[in-house]
Amino acid sequence: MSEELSDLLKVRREKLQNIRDKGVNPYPYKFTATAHSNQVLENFNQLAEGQESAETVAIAGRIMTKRGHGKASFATIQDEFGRIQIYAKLDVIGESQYELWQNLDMGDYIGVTGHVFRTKTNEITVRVEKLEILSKSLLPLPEKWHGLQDKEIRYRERYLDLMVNPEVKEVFVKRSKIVSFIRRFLEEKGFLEVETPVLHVLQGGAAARPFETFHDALSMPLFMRIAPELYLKRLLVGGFEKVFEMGRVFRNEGMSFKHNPEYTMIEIYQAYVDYHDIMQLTEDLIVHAAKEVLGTVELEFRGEKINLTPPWKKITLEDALKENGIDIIGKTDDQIRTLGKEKGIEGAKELGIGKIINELYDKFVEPNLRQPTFIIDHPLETSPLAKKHRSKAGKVERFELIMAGMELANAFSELNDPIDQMQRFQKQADLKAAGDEEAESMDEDFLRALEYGMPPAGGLGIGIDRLVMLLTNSPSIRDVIFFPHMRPLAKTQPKPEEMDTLKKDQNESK
RNA sequence: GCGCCAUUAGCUCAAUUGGCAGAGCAGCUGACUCUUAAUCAGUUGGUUGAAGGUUCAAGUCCUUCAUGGCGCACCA
Repeated sequence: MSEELSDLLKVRREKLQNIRDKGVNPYPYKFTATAHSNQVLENFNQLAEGQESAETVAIAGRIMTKRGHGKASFATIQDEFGRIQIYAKLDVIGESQYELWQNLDMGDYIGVTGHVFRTKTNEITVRVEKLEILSKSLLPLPEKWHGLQDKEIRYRERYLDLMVNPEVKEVFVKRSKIVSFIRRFLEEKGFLEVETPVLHVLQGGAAARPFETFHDALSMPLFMRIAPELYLKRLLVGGFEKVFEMGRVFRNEGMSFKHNPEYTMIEIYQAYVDYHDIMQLTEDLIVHAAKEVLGTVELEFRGEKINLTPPWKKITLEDALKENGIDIIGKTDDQIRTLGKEKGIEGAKELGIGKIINELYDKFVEPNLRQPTFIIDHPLETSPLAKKHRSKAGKVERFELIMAGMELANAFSELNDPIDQMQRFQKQADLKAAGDEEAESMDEDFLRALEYGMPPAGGLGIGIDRLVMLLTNSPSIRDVIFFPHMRPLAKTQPKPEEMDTLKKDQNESK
């Protein structure tokens, strides 16, 4: 394979040498452009055919197509904002520069300076009067018409995907705008963006299996965070009233179109409000984000129409179950256990009653929720950080936001009764002892913080990647993450020597 | 983790019942000073994902493995 490839590679390397032989540096240090492709197209749109701009422009970009005509040539160059045609003519640039031109390939970066004109076929074009190579490309680009289709290469070599598939860039530009909008929206409401540890000593803030790592100097295991929740609540204890953190969390679980091992979550905490207020905030934030970035609240996702027009449906988890043919209202624990078994919930005998209800919900309700819906008032047992419901026994004040069958957000009236919290942790500890890998750790320092007193508060977590999926009609989470996790290819794995060196370091520190 | 499908030239794809592994783009050579999937003429390029097996003969059938996609399971 490398034998054959070397044919294509050899030619490019020969051209590189040709350029050097002419005394030209194929990798120079800078180029000062006066405009981007889109600006040139706009600014000179009024030029008539054959007419030429009074001033010259300087633009830089990557050569994407090249059409030679002997002593003249057309090419298209691409910059961050689009493509523009350029025209190089022997008469104009002279023999030496035209020789350089002939050593250029698709993929090379160049800078060109010249007047702008409109061709006979009506295209705004930059006449090359001065040509500079800015970077020689040594690898061939994918096919110019079909582009790059292979999903594996698109994910592994995202840089290539971005080069040749313009719609990919659009998705990530939108992602950036959504993230930026969320920050602005919250800051305007007086929220403060904060940062808390990513390396955790304890597992907490959510039900998930963590990644484990090791601190050599302290000689202790650490966990990559599964949620920032417990640190953000400590900030409420410290006196901040409105905080948020947007950042990466890590969960050691399966991968799918809606799961990546590391993903971006925003958590928002506000003192003196309850989960009803947070529901309103969630709705406002997402509706405004859609309007800002898409200009509409009517989405299409995976071929399905999703309408974000408020107000969104609110329904208790029990009522939602009932709507889907599973009536647990007024039933005893034993009756629910039997129902779970009938409905094919595995281990319905041993599982806690809350867990069974959750599984029934996951299986029979969530997939059917297509339009934005707040599912509220979950069982206490599976919500160890949420405050008990003010009027419903055995429930907490919690909501999950579901769209297109996907959980997008999770929130509660935050539990601030330290004694209740301690008892909930104790129950989690029992579950952990019984083998539940997702159960939370007893966090003594967090309990001490609560004992000093945390104001009543509402808290919210939103999965940013999933929100971006919905707002950009991206069918997979991998389409909204630049470099989604992939199994490494053999040649990209760490070398054995490297691993040996790392292990040696670890042993010496012990 | 389980099931189904895919893997052929740098890229996009063909190859009939198991019977000589092909095309377009890209590349190279030549022609061409307003083309735009430029055009025209010629031309290079293959361990068919890897390893075994069946067969006179394997891209094609069988086994194992690798990577990916899509479902399911688990989760957010």
